This record gives sequence, C-alpha cells and structure tokens, in this order.
Amino acid sequence: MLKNLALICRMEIPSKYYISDYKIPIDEYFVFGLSVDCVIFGYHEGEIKVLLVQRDAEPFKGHWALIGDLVEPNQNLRDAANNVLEKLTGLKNIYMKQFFTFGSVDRHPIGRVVTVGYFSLVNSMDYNPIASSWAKSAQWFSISDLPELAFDHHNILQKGIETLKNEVRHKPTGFELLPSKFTLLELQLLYEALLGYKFDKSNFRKKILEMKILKPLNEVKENVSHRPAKLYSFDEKSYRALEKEGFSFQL
Amino acid sequence: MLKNLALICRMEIPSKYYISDYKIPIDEYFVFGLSVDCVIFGYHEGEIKVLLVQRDAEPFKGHWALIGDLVEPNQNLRDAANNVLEKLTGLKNIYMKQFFTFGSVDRHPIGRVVTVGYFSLVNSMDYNPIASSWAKSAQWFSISDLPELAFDHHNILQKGIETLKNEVRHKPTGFELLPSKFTLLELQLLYEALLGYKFDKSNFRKKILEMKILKPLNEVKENVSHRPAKLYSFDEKSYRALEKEGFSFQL
DNA sequence: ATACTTAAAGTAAAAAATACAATAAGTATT
DNA sequence: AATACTTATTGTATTTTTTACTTTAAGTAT
Repeated sequence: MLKNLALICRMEIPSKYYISDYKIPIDEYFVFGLSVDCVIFGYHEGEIKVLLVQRDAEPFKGHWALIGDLVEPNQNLRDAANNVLEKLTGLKNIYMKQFFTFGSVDRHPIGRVVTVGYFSLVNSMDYNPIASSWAKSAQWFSISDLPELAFDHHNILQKGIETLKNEVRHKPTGFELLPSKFTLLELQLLYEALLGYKFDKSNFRKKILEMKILKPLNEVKENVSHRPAKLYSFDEKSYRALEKEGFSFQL
Repeated sequence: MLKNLALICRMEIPSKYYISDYKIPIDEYFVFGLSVDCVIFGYHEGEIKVLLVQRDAEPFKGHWALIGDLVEPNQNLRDAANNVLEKLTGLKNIYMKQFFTFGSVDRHPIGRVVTVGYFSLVNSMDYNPIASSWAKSAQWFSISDLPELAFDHHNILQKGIETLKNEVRHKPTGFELLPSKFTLLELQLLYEALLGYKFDKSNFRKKILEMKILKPLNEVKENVSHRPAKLYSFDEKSYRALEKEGFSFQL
C-alpha cells in the first residue's frame, strides 16, 4: 500500500494552493529526505572533544561519523536532534543549537537528503561512552586529531567547530562544558582551549568576576595537593538580568 | 506517469543502504518539501528596510510575505536562494547568507515544508520595486513598521533581523548596504541605524580608519550644499589580509 | 619548621575609549 | 568680495580599560 504524502498531496490539495507556476507537478517537489546531524562537544584534560560513532552499515561502513538520523514526517527538527542525543548518551536538557543546513544535491547516496546540523555541549563527566549501549562504536576524539569521516560529515563538523568558537566568545555558553561547580582556573583553561590562546591568570579572574555572572560558593576544590581554590557556579539568572540591561558577554 | 523519487528509491536502493531500523518503510521518509525564504535588507534615509511581496494566491492571499520558493529536486540551496533574489530584483552577486532553518510540523498548510532562511544585503539604490516586473506587489518596509505576514514569516524575519544585527557588529558586512563609494558620515549613520545607538563623530572616524579596511578615494561627495566629504570604499583585500593575521572587526 | 604549589589580591604603565574643542574647507547669501 | 553657515577633519585632555608583573595568602607534603 502506498502512503507517500506527496501522492496524497497531489490528490487532495486544492489547486488554490499552487502558489507559483511550477514546471513540474507540485507533488514532485515532495521528494526530499530530512535528517539531523549532531556535533556533540565535550571537554577533557584541556582538549575539546567531539563524539563520533563508527558506522556498522553501508554506505561508509566502518567509517566514523556524526550521530544523526532521518526526521520522522511528523517530528519537529529540535525534537529529532534531542532524540538522537538522548539515544546515544541518555542525556536530556542539554544545551543544543542549530547551526547550519547542508543540502548539496549529491551529499547522500540514498537520494536527496538535506541535513540540519546541531551542536550540543556536554560536560564530559556526564557521559562515558564505555558505559553506553553504543559502547563498541562511540568514542571521543580531540578536534585536533580527527579520523576520516563518512558522507560530508567533515564539512559539517568543521562548520560546527567554527560556530562554537564564534559563539563562545560572545555568549557565556562555554560553561556548559564544565561541571556545575568549577574553579576560576578551570574556567580559564577551558577558554584557552576553546579560543586557542592564553590569558593572564590575574587579569582573567578580574575580568570574569567583574561581569557578575558567577555565583561564588562556600565550597573549595577537594583532593588537591595544594591550596584549594574556591568553587563558583554560573549564575544564569544574574546573566539574564544583565543581558536585559544591555550587557553583553565578551572575552 | 509517476516520477516520485521516494518510489524510485524503494525500488532501486539495495537494502544495505537501510542505515537504521526504521519503524516505517524508508521511502515514507521522503515526503518533505523544501523551500528557501529570503529576507532582503536595504537601507534608505537612515532606516533599515526589508523587501516584501503581497501574495496573490491562497493561502494567505493578500498578506505580505518574504519572497521564497520551493527548491527543485536537483537544485542546491544556495542556487535556489540566489534564483529567488534574482527573479525579484534582477540582481546577481549579492551578499547572501543562510541563517536558520524552520521546520515546524505545521508551518505550511500544503504539507510538510521545511524552509531554509537566507538574508541578503542590497544597496537600495540598486533596486527600485517600481521598475520591477513584480512592481504591483513588491515594497520596501521599515523593520520598525511591519505589516502582518503570511505563514511563519514573522518568525523568520525576526530571526533574520537578529542575525543581521549580530553579524554586523563582528564582521564588516554592513558595507554591503551602502553604495560602493561612501563618506564616513554615511557609514556612521548606517551603523547607528543597525545597532540602535549613536557614535561620537570624531571617535567613530578614528576607530574605523585605524582598522585600515577603508580605501580613501581621490573623490569627494557631489551635490551637497556645504563642504563635501571625502569618499571611501571598503578594501576587501586589505580586510582579508588583516583577518589572516588575527584581526577581527569590532564596533 | 620548611619547602612547595597554587590562590588571590594589588599595582604601575600602557593603551583605548570618551567627551569635547578647534580649525578647515566647502557652499550660500549679502 | 566679505560674511554667514554647514559639515569635514584634526586635535587634545580626561577617564577607563587592558596588560604585564609583583606580592601576599593559604593550603599540602616532607
């Protein structure tokens, strides 16, 4: 039995909906597949990582790839992206952002599949691929040492990295990569990894504290063999309030 | 005769391409329509404008809308967006940027149509709707005084405006809205309109000239009833060179 | 008690941003 | 031709921010 919506359209949609003079019947425009691909960033030991899976089916069997999936006919894009992330990591409520849509005619061997790229920032402590059901095939890779990727995933990943680096300097999103309680030095090292250059410790501290977007906690870092640093958490409420007054994060 | 690619897929694509366990046959995922919608920005008399057309067909007949069109099965997204712009304005080689993809399940009454938003910056001197073949229906609107829009075009437009305002402050794209030769005051007024606040004339001039991205011309503004200002043009080569050295535009 | 490590605070110099002021170079008017 | 008028362009003093270090504090390890 035939359920293709394009055909249903041809039968049911009144001609008043034909919004232009198309060269071919309008149902023949409904031939696109739609997918989402997720660039999942993590941070570990001073390096920005990205989560990849090894494909166990053709095409590109054995190649590493971004995780992604076809979007269901009745599924919103954001839901599709969240599902993909949750299926792999079990994580919900993760920072996620659409960054670009890739639609080259020949990007997918199965047909015309347009894919929407999302990136998400995961505190790498929250997810260990070894413990996941995809264990055998999922792995964190440093973005400076990537394997060859399936499809046009190299393009997608590069665009994702570019967008992240750009966003991170103007919005306080980098925090998502850290545990909820962190020291100022940990934050500094994260930003050094993200932006690719060093900060002066004293000046970094001054600058970030002056912004008033960190909440100082009455706790210190444990299990260090030297003076423990005070822990802070990102103060989202305070940031939102400042943003309304015209403040804009800048590093 | 039936030409739907989804069906062709079902017949011809070997099972090794079935990349996951899908709940429904894979051809039933190929039911999406794809379109592009363009937010065309112009600048005139100190105001940021956007070009809208009045729909002459259902749905939303009579409503103003962004210009856009369905993407052909063998057409790349960028080409589709350029075509739409050229069909309306006759302009080629216009700055154009993809900014977001809108895919809510019920955003289009004809079926599942996902639309990719592009914005373009047009020097409004280059296009006058009166002279165009769409004359009767195309019109510039100030972004502070917009009519009600068809579909979810209000969302798309707002997201486009947000993206423009964001981009303009970190990349020298605002220049695209001016004629190729402009005075420093004209540039300042443009940025004041884009960013929503005033600059000190002397300081703005100092800052922008220090960037070394403007080429001073041996020409002055004509037809003004006071001392004419020197004309400048944006020096793209110089900007690209500086960018490689790590310079980043900031206003 | 001492050495060692990192946290946290301070400080002086340099650079950049800001707010004006002064001068220059045109056009329009008398 | 002299004068008023308008905007362009240059200059300058003050304030603020950034930068590069220095000093002191507070913990752990020996």
